[in-house]
Amino acid sequence: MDHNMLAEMLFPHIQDTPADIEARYPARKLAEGAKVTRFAPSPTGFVHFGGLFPSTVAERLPHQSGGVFYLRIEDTDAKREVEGAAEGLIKTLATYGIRFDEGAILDEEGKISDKGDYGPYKQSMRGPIYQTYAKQLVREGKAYPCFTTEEELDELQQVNKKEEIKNTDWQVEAEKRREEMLARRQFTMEEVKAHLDAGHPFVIRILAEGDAEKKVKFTDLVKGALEFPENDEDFVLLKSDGIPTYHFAHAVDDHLMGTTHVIRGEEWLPSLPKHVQLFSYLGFKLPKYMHIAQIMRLDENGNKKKLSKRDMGANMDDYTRMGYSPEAVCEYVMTLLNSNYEEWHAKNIDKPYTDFPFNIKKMSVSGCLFDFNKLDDVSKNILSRMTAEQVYEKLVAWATLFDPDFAKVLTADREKALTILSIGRGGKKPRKDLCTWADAKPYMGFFYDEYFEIVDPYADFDRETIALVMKKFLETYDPKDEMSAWFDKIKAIASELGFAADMKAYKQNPTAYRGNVADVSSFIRVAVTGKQNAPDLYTVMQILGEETTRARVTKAMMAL
RNA sequence: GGCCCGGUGGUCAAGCGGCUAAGACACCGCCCUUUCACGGCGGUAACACGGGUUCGAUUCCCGUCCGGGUCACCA
Repeated sequence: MDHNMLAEMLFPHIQDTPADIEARYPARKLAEGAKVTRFAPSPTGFVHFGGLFPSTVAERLPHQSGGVFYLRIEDTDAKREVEGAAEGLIKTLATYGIRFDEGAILDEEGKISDKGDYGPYKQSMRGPIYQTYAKQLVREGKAYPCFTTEEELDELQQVNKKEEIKNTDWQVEAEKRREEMLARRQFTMEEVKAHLDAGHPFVIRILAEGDAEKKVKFTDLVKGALEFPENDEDFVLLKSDGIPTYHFAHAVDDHLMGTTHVIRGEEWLPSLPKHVQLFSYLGFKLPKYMHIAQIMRLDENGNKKKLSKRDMGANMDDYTRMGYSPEAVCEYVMTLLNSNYEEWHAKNIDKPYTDFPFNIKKMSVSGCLFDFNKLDDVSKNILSRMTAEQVYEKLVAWATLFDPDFAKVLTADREKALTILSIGRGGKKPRKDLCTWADAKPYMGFFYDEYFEIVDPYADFDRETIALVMKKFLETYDPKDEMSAWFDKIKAIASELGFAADMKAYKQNPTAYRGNVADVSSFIRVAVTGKQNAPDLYTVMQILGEETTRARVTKAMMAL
């Protein structure tokens, strides 16, 4: 077999040699220790939580080491490509602080264009490059054409049809298929020529010389020492449309683009032997690998499952819609990524998470469950530490998109909104009322007549007493009172009507009273805020002003 | 089924041969308190199982079990 001639027959249009290409992709000039990573999505949908996870790592590492973080679009499967998906991915990533130095990024007009010297960064644009290397492998007898059609393959592969897995004798089937495929390595020039002349499509397969009985040793930066059987599968390098499979594109691109660390989900672990073999065939230096544990969710049987699209909480845009601020999501991701993040954060409370020295060694080896409780806690803390202005701006931005009416109310009187949002804010122990922006309206809506309504019932007392409390309140209420004077008046009303003004006294002998001052307060609170629970009533009244306060109490009293 | 990865409380997790097995979230209780929120204090709750190795295993080795992933001209 003349491999040179075979290569020419298969790739007559490729005249470059690998050396020509190498010359166009010189090694990057970076400082010692600088890491080069990439995020390489296929444009088939939105970013989901499982994708944000590794991409956060991929962003941190180079940006912490003076390296380069680039975006490569793996659009090698035209069938699955979704219009506009790539643009969407980039935008979503950007809101979560994932920004690229290089690659297929958005220009001013919001269109994808290349930035950097190692492009093109869309794999569909790199056909000739892959073909050059494929041709070289054919020339060296390390790859060969395969004319077996997809239909024929389907028949051989019945084993892999998911539903039949349990009923099929895998061992036998797999062996049969393997022999069948191995037989197709044998061909003559004449046969190839006949196929080519007839215009039959072909794929290029690697000629795998691995021995599954032997093991390849390997060290993953997060998983540690690993051992796999050598690859003995003639996997496809180039599809019949001349576009590479993931495996081949990974080897060629990460080599040419100078990736130092390949960061990807652990579902790639099983194909590692293929990649090791490929890099070796191609004479490329193997990059360092980091296989990141997957985020899991609980299925209906209580078992963990890989979090995938469609799952609740998968689509990052859902978090935006739910009103989670990106900072909260990022911080939550950090707590999952590095177990010592929280400890660091406690000591560096005002520093952004980007100041945290991310450490590969601290990464978890096993997959974790997505925990909304934890996210909520992180989120509350972040929101509670923001200034009223920050909260206002972000809240308005969110409401403008998802609750325009509320946005109008908020912007109609900025000062009022700021005053409300300032309640219990600042200082060492701020209130934590807000977890998402969507919590704002239920929390503060009652301050606005547009949203005010009595939603909680009055305590279980006779209506006359409640009305009497309100009447007396109206008689004594003076907005100029200091807080203590104001509350003394409430206490006085309580005593007058047989309620305990002093909680300690009440607790010692509850039967001696009709109730206590807390009950009395709650009558007024419900009248003024519509709710049993609200921030400090005195403060609320100060914000509402005398007129509104009196109007609400009067109305409530009349309604009883 | 083969191959691979993993297995400390409900969740995230410290631990890296000797500890009463941290901490955070959640949950429960108490305190503070006119409600809520905040805060303080306390509590329930874990090394999957069985063999080794060792003076001593959560930690090292093997097996079992359980969970996950993967076995395409998808990535």
